Amino acid sequence: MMDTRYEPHSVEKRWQKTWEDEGLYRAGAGAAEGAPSYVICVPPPNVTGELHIGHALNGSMQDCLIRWHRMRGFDTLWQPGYDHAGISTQNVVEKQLIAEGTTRQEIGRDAFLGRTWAWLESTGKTIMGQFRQLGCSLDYSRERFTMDDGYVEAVMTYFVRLWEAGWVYRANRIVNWCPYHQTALSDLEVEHQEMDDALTYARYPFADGSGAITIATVRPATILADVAIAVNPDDPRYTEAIGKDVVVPVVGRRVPVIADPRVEPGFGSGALKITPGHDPVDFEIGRDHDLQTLTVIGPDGRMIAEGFEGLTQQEADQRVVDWLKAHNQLEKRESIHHSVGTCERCHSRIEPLVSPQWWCRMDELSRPAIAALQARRVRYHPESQHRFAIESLENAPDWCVSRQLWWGHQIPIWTCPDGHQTCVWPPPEACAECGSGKLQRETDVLDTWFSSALWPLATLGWPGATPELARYYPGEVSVTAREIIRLWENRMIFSGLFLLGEVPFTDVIINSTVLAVDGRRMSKSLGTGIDPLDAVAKHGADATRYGLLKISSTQDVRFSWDKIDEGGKLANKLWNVARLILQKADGATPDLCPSALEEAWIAGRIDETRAEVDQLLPRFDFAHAVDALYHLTFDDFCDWYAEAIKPRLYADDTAAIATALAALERLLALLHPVLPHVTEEIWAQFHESRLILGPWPEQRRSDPDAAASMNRVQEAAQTFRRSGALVALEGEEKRIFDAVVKPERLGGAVDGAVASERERLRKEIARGEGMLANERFVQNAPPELVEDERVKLERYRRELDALG
RNA sequence: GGGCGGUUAGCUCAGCUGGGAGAGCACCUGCCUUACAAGCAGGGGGUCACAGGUUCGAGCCCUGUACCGCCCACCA
Repeated sequence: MMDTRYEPHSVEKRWQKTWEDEGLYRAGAGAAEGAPSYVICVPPPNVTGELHIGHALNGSMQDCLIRWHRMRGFDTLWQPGYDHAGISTQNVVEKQLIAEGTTRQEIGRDAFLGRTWAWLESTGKTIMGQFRQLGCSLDYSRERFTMDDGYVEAVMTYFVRLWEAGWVYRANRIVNWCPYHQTALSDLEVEHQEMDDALTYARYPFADGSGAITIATVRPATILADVAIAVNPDDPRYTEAIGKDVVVPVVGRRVPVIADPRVEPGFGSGALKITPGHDPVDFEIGRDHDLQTLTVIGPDGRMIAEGFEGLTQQEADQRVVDWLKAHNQLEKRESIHHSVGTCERCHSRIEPLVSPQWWCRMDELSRPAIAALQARRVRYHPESQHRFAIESLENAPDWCVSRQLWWGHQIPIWTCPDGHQTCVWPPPEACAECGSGKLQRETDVLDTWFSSALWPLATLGWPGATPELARYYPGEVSVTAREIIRLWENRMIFSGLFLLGEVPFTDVIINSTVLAVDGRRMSKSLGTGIDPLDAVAKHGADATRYGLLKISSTQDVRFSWDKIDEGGKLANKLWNVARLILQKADGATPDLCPSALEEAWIAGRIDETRAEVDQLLPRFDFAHAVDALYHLTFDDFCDWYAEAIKPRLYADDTAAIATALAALERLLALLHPVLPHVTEEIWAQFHESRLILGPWPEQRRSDPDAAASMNRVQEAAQTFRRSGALVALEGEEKRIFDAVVKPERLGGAVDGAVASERERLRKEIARGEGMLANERFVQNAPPELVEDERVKLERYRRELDALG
């Protein structure tokens, strides 16, 4: 017996298990031989991560698309898996080591990697279980990890191909260095944070004793590595200074004053100290002016300058400022608000340091990707992100692919004692040039995103020519967050084009950033985060999915408990209307042969909504699709259709029952991609088959007469409910009106109400008359619009007459 | 400094290629009607940020202003 109130939790758990146990999540489940494929790769979450609201939104969107296609007979594959997440994972394990009083350096690389694997086995990889609790129909049997053996093969092969193309090179450049992780980072992994700092104005005396020049810096400690002073060539204040030498404070080095247009005359004193070793702009200026590069800060962020060894930069700043003060070379200090680069993982202040790294040239890789985007062989949604993606590729700097980490894919470059470098995979026996067998492998690992870029093809077995690769590549859709367009989406596109000559998918949906209820960013430290599994625990997975899809949008959205609650109500409503129908359905067979007016009408409404959903989902407009389904269920199916057939159901009218079952079937099918559990549960009450496999309702012929008649009944109902006045109806229309409105219960006309209804109609009539009296409107507006106004005017006049 | 987006009911938002201002929640009124009180019916509530312009007609198109977000950027 079905309970009065729908209780989602046990139902949802049961169906999640059943679907998976019966193999219905598997790629190709339910699809006929030769069916077209439909593939989405889940953005691989970090192995160390927990499901957050962004995953839940993005998973709900993907599952909605996958289920919709599976029901329509597509050979669907929703590929699950994890990213090894170099820095994050290494971070977690390093913290454990520190807590145990040791370090990764102490235990060594092999032991460290062993620890990391062991930890992942016991604690990592939790998110796929959490996706299951949302009812996400990923093919969990195909779970992949970016460090699996087969995946390593793909990563190594990709690197070797790039090397063979001649695009990989080694260069000693200034990079973003994280002193905590002690590795280089790409620009994209640096987060800029606004902060207040002290701006120190220091006087550098001219070597010839003719006065001094003042510079401004926020990092006095780097004065020790100064190699020049630069001024803008057009700055009249400094025309005479150009070419002279100044003496660097503290260290006493003589350095030149040079002219460079990159100096802003308006900032500080208009003179810039040049420190190529510790500032990216200075590095470029130094390179262009042939200046030497001095280094005074070590990889741990502490000073290595003579006499300053081991000091923190703050301590060194203070020492330098004290020196300036003592020598009367400190002009002033003022406060400055500016932005500072920080590591996106640990938020340490980024140290620009010169270090040798491996780079990948981007021009040749980007070009086909830009062409594909311009030709719209891949489309980003919304459109504004499409333009952004193209611009990002056009402006992409060379990719710093090396990281000084241990957890990751070790770069496949081998060096022999004579310094010959070989880049091959699998590992070589001997040096290709000199035959030496003593090869040393590069110790750096690859940027995590290097392996993520291969996700759509490595998960299908590339570089092997597997049947899966042939069948499922290229895929269709990628759903992801805005901030990884450049880190991930663009890189999958150019990598797919480079390796297989085809884009990995045709549409990239950028999902909203979900903000907290109050509009702030969700964050653990602010305590504004909402755990999606909390929502599941409180309202059920169906309700949570509905709520997330309902708030989804092309712009940032606020989380809303109300919308999740709305989803819960929808599930409950569906449950109850099913109870109404099913209590009379014992043994009956669904049969959609509408004979009565309300039956023809609801069949038409269901079909219209199906058409609407079929139009909205390809546009990835989940919010409107969900809205249409809500109104179909509440307003049309429950409030009108179910009420209209109720007397016939209780009279055991077999035709009414058979048709009601058929209508319910279609309603359940339409709702399934959004509310998979409750719909499958109800479906199972009168089917042996599984709704997850469809069918999706087919198109029917519409019945415009039924729609017009029902419209008339609904207008009569509104008039009666507002005013108590009865509009004359007969036959089917009268029967439905009586069944739904129950006029005998509500009594007769109410004086005041009739008057106000008359007033409303008079206003409408006046408006219509006014418009039609405007000759320019009648002349210029589209004829059908003018005609509509005439028809409406007549109707309002008729209704006013009916009120007497 | 550049780029993108936003400003519509008390709240959160929707409003298509211009053609009667909408939904959900909240609020008020009446209903425990044998599917559902997590329900049903009805109602109140808006200078569509501001100022101009185009048009028979503007929430929507154009110009400008204000405020709020987000992303990018080498102002030391």
